[in-house]
Amino acid sequence: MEAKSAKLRSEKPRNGNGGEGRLPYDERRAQILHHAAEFFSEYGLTGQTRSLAAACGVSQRLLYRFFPNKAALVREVYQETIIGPFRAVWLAQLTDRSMGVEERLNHFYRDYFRTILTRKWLRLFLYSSLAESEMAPDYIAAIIKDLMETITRETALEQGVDLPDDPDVLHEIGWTLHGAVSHFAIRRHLYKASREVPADRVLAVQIAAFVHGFRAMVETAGEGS
Amino acid sequence: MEAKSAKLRSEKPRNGNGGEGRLPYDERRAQILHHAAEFFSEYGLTGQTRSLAAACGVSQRLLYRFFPNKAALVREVYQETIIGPFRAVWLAQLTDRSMGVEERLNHFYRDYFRTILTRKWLRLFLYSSLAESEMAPDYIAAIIKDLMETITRETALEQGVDLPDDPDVLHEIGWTLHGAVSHFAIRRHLYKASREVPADRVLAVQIAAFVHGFRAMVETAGEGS
DNA sequence: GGCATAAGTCGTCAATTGACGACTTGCAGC
DNA sequence: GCTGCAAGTCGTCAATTGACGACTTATGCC
Repeated sequence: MEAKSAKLRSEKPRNGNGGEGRLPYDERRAQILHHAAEFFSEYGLTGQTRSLAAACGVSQRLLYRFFPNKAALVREVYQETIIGPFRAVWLAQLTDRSMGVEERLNHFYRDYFRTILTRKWLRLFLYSSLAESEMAPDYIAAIIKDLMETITRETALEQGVDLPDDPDVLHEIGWTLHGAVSHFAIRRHLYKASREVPADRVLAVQIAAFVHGFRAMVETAGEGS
Repeated sequence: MEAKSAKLRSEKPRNGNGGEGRLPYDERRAQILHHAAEFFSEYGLTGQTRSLAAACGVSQRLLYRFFPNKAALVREVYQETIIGPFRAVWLAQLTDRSMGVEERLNHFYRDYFRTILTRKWLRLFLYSSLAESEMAPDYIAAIIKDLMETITRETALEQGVDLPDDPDVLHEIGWTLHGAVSHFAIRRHLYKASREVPADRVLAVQIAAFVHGFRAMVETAGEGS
């Protein structure tokens, strides 16, 4: 029965998938990873391999040529999409004392907001945090801790404020700003709210509260000791 | 073959379920809703009805005596667990001018943090936000808007600061504090971080930044107009 | 004590879903 | 032009999962 095969062929002008022909191993693998990041970010880590394959314009079976199982695929997406961008977090500009702290913070958070706190990153991060997959939070946690410490110390230095000894309190002071910014991103990308005021302006306001409320924060933090 | 039935009976001292006998309709329904809130909060809205039934100590079939399908059950859990507590949000104390704004904010956010921003509430809220089920965000959004406006106006009044006309900017100013607090709750309950410093102290620090950075925030917000 | 009725369970169905063996097809090198 | 191998698909399997018809059992009431 070649007829059926021939007929099928005639319906697909060139090949079975979306629009590009066969790809070498590495390219196809990269393309799948790219689509998978988008896909799992939107539909969650429980998204089905068949839908993902369809989104890639590829048969479901093909996924298993590149990844031993779904969990491995998800793990790699996480590494590439969540951990990957974090490597690029740049602390140097935060200690560049030729600028004032407020200006430095504005530069940094505009960058951070646009690079890291994207819809894709946030949704994927939240999905995996909720699933407690605990894929690699330590690496990110360590970087953020550094970040909180740098921001707090630089601000204290500029303002001649004595910081408390407890490093945890110090981190929480930094988190006041970082949390406000992160939640702003969650509002925008998850709840689809807080979209009227331009992002840069919102960030500037949040940074102003941090910088100009800094001394009061440190004093308040010291009261309970 | 009564024998088999009799033998089975002897293995379960009293009845087929966990430990309580048969319950009247309303009680059983309430009990299922209670377990379901816990269950979906932990395992997500895709959690399986069989596991839920097991957690309730009840057969899976019984769930369908109370709810036409899983979606309806989830919807009711959401109403009860997410929307329900929000009705109780108390704005009166925020306008009680016999106290200073900073003290009022401390009272309010201690309450809010403990009542609303629980692990159960947050996880459920995030799961449903991610799923875009859009179950009833408008109601909550409206209350929060009120809240942001009240907080901002009360602070401005106390400090004799002129607020900008744009109501969206006004809300964003309030969100600086509310976002910092919300993200603190997410860190605690979701990421299991930020647990070293007592919650009340962290809240006090965040409120201090808001109150003492308020004038600078408003000035920064007004610059771009 | 027996019976009506609500409370509760059993077993099963169809659809979904991750996984994979067996097959087909395009293309590079001769 | 043909052949060998990598790229890609088909069809299927077993487990899972929402849903539900048919049945069983406890309990209050006479």
